[in-house]
Amino acid sequence: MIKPRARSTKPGAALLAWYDAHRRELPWRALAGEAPDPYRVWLSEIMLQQTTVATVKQRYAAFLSRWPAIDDLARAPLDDVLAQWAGLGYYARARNLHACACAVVEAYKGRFPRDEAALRRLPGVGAYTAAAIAAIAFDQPCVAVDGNVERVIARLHAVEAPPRKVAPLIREKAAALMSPARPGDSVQALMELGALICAPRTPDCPACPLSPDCAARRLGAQSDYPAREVKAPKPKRRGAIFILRRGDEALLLRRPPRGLLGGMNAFPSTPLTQDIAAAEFSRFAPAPARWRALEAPVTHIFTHFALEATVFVAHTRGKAAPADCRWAARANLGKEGLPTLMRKAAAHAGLLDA
DNA sequence: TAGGCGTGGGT
DNA sequence: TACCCAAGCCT
Repeated sequence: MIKPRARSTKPGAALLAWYDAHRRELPWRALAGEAPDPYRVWLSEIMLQQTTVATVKQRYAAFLSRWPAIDDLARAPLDDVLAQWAGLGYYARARNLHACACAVVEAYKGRFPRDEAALRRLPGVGAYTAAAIAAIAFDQPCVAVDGNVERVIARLHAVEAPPRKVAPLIREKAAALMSPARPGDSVQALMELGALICAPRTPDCPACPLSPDCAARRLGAQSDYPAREVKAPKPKRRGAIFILRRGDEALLLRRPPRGLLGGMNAFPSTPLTQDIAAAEFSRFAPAPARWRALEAPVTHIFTHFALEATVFVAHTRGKAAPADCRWAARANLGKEGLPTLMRKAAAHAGLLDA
């Protein structure tokens, strides 16, 4: 039996001390001792949902510069927000971001509520984000459990079940590490530890302030935690994307209202959530024309399926756009806010740089 | 409640 | 190549 290494401070205090010494400076993070801006905290939390810090770093400044305060964002057309979001994925976030800004302006005069329950009712704000905003922006004793926290706690206590199956336990153990005097820093410290030290693949245990207390490390089994969820196999689907050109200056675009790529500009296509046999492609063309299939298909991996899309190109002289479609100037294609799959198709057809 | 919902980087 | 993973939310 290996005993925990003796220590003179409690784990929560050790965690905070580590955070004070090693915290990153991030564009959305207030400097030590400065008051955070709730709008910036909220904006960053939405962008960071299932998205890496490195990616958000590249995109956050442009958002903040374009819409420096929540009133600016609420006044902006939704289309502008979606175009600015293009390429970031999970586009419901952008629709909810705009809806949330409007809600805060209308219901709260542009000031975010401080209450976790009230935050939780805002569009796009779930259990994690509500707790994170309450703790980080308003220093309230709320426990925000994200993937980092799940991993840290699962290792610290050698939790055998997948974290989502034992959420109350994870939350309770995370709460035990919070310092009542500094809830916001405690929450960020847990996440920072998961991001910098207690990493998914190769945790840097010698540098970890919690290693004397870590059950997984005592077992020498850090990589066994957290327990993996069983996941469904990712199906492969085939489909077609139709790029209709009018003369040399216009392209046909449509906009799926919801669901996959909802709200985003797109070329007409087969229903991408279905596997369509090649023989059926022509049924889904947006207009009769001499459709020519490009040589190799475009491939794209979504969260829950892999797509192999044949890109068809045709020219038309017709002025009228088919139902649900519109003509967009080719010169503006780069500003239309195309999701990545559609950018790939456009690049494949020589209409955009890859 | 489990599945739908993007994307890019790492191994 | 084929996974895994990232400061999740919604229905």
